[in-house]
Amino acid sequence: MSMGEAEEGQGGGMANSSVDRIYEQVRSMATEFAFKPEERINEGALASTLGVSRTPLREALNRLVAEGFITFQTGRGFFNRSLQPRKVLELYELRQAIETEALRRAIDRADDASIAALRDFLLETEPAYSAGTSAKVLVELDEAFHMRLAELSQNDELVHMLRNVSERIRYVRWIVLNEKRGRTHAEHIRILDALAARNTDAAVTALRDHIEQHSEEATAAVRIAYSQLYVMG
Amino acid sequence: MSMGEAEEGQGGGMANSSVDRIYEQVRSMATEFAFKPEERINEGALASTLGVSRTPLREALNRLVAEGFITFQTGRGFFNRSLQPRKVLELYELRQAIETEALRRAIDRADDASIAALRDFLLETEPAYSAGTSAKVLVELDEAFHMRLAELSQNDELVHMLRNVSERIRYVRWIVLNEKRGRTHAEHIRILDALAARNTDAAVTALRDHIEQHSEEATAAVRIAYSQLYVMG
DNA sequence: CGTCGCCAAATTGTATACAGCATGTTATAC
DNA sequence: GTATAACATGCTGTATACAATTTGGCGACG
Repeated sequence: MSMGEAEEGQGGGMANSSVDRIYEQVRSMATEFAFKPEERINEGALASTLGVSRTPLREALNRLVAEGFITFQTGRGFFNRSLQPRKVLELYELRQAIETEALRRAIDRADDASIAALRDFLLETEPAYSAGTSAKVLVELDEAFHMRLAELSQNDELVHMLRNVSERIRYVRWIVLNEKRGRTHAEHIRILDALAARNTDAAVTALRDHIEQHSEEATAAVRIAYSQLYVMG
Repeated sequence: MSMGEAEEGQGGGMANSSVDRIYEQVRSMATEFAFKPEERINEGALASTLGVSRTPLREALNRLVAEGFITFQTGRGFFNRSLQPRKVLELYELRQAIETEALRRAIDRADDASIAALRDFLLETEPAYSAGTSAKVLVELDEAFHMRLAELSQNDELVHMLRNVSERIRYVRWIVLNEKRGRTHAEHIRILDALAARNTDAAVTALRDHIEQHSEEATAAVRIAYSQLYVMG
């Protein structure tokens, strides 16, 4: 059946079981809405596409249900999550909760060197924000900044949760961020300055406003998302 | 409006399939540390104990991994999560993030009647806090208050996440809350008063302090937890 | 003593089989 | 032409089988 592929090597977070591989692949598909919103996922078809049986596929799908990427109805199967303005706004609020808390902790715990390193990252990547960079790369940079900021909290639970939320709103962010290029970077700088000055109120307010502004565009973005998915897709 | 009644989704208490039943059972076991911290979970043994085959059991276990109740290592199987002071503190911080955000939203969105209803709930259950109630019931009441408070945010993601975090720290809360009987109730009242007055700063500060105080006891509680699990258990 | 290697038993990883619902279709009655 | 009932089909839910891997023990050897 499966011929042994000799690639393993414990170290760096590689996972070589079927379930892990499948899990990553399907999560990507769900993130990019390769399945349309609320579309039913046919286990048999997907399994053979991915070259595995239904057993490991269903295990991966169950993980994704628990993480909010897809939904499940007994007897009917798995469906891609919906894409509704209300749900997106809820996720933006959750993101606000996590990021502002992480920032508070970062102000207490991050050392100056780590903060400086993040500033360097921001300065190095600034050109990409103004030039004609693709939306995909833009979101990657934006996410990287927010993840690294959250990591300064030294709280793995907050980081893990933020990663989850970020992926679930990534599709919308591709649209929102496209408009806001210049501003985004300036706001990131402002947040980091307040953090470096250990000014809790200024930092939290700046971050809160930053996310809030983007979330206000989310509703409009959802509409664009639908047209991309159904017209152009 | 009878909504959400005929659905089978994860929200309600109804669970039709094997996986759902098993999932609930194993989640309870993991919550109460029926498996010791970091203990390996033997699929075959657990499956026959629960009267099902390994297939639906593994699906349930995969959900629990994604929710943080247990962990997984390829080739070695599933393990109960660890119980370390550091991890518990991280969860308390996550809880703070979620609850304070929910409270902010509640101040904007909850109507007076809903707030009054929650106050009634608090007043009705006050006797239980002073009398010689069991720790288990005490935590139930405490969790119920915090969940209902979060629901006033009208944000299902926040509510869902809080439910997850609450279950993961429930075991420690059984210990922490046992000491703090009287104070807990008084602090709940204070939070609710500030909410009713739509005073964001006072409400958020009161809630933040409330959780912070409990989290400070978490470290000591973990030590007690271990002695309960290994000596008395 | 310690540790290295090898074999046996236990355990996990995945495929497959099949029973039981769910869904869609056709036939029939009004 | 609409509605309903019976049927056919496809899909999901779970058990089981077996391959692949890990684990634990035991004896040989340094």
